[in-house]
Amino acid sequence: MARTGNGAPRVDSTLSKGLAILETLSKSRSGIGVSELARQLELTKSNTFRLLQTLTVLGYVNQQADKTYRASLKGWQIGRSVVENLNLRAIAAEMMRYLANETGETIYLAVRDNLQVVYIDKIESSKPIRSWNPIGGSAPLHCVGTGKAILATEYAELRDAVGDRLERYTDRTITELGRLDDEMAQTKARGYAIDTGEFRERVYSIGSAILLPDSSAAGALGISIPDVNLADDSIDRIGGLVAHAADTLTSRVGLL
Amino acid sequence: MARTGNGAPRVDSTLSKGLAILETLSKSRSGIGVSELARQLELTKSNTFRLLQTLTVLGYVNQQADKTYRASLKGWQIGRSVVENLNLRAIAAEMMRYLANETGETIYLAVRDNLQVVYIDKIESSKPIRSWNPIGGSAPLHCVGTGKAILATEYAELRDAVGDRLERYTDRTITELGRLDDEMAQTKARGYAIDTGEFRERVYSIGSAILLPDSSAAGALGISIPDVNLADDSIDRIGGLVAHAADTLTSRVGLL
DNA sequence: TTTTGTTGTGCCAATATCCGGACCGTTCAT
DNA sequence: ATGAACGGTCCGGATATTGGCACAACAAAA
Repeated sequence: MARTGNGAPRVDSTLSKGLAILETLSKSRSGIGVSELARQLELTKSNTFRLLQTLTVLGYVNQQADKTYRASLKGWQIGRSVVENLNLRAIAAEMMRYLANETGETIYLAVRDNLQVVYIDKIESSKPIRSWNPIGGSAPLHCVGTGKAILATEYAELRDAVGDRLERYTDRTITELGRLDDEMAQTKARGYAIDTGEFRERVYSIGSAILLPDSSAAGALGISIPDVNLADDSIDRIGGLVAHAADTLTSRVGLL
Repeated sequence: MARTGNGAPRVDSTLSKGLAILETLSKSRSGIGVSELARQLELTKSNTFRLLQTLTVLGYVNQQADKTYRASLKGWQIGRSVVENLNLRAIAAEMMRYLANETGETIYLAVRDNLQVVYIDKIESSKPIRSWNPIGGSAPLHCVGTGKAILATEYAELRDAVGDRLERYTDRTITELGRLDDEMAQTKARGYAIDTGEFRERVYSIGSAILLPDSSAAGALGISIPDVNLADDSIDRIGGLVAHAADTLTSRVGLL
């Protein structure tokens, strides 16, 4: 059938600018003043000022004593209710604990957001070398364990979208669609995905998807391991553990 | 209609509506369709549709297979960085100074990191005996004042995790889960936590949690006192001071 | 089948809305 | 003093945003 996409999607500039401001403010530790903000976002001062006014009235932004602006906790509350409505975290907590005890490595819980994974929970490694990847951080689907696991389960829908943009991060990153096809097939068969340092140099990761009843991916469990901690046969063993944990969660999600 | 004259703050309606949509979506567990959304917010269907389009392009909203819309995790990521950049140190500085003046003892500001507290700021005691515990240092949750205060407010989530590993540091350390349960209940009721030398021999500490609007702990204020400095009734008095200071900070964080 | 509701989505003229540049009052260095 | 940078204000005019309308797809009733 003919796609409906004839014209470029229309974007409200006001809304777009307003959100850009909010985003910028949220990333700044101290407040930012009107002029500074206008410069950073390449907007006029008046425009910026009016948008800030609006955001202030709506409670998303507060003005401090020194006249600079800061993001308020309202944005945070909104974000919080987003994840609350996917209570994956609560469901996965026990299994993550289990994996952490069993392996001592860093455990991640990730969900897909467009063509990325976003980490919504983690348990730090107990071993001296830790891989730093904060909650709220994100990574490309085609590189990391959790991402590849999710990608594999939804490859039919995502292949085309992801195929254009196989960005390289290390010399092991898969950047050819053909190779990705193979890899996804193997991943599906194996039940878990392996990343051999394809996003961060010398950091391996393994992931397995948590499925919803319609077999789409709700998210993925993952484990991240510095290559120095890896014995030869570790991957099989750990992969099995991760896959088992994810399967358990899948069935648990099923009875919601 | 609304007056737009004398110094009344000007509010961009587009931005306002867009954020309202985002807010509404974030609160819904399943997705919401265009018409439904338009009805709830008393907007035109076309207007709603266009705003949804922009939100989608900007990545704040995703459209699902059944055509309904859901808030994406982008909003959550923003909120996340708000709290991360929430400069507790700056906010707490004044109160810490106050406690230091009032008591002359060492004052700590701590946040939770997994099953530990990490000290992110302190004011040294003015008295000759000082307890050395550097900024950046850490202590187990179940032993020290700040840790126990935080643990008490998030006990439901943390009990199991901490229960396995009640490591002993002194002969007063709580190592039985049952006793910890009681202690946490008391702590909650009292409003502040007491450590009677459970981490370092002969070093008492008192802590009280600073809360975010959802009642999770952003961190804790604490005070550390060598037992030789302690009069009989000191704990009550100091506990009250610390709890009051922490409460003040809680409300101050609330209006961010 | 036809009818009668829903949906989500595209289009367009009209105008309310938002934009930008000039402008003001302060606060700093110089 | 002087000038530059700041936050904040104002206002006329361009245009981006709006709301009504149309339409396809679908579902349920007739």
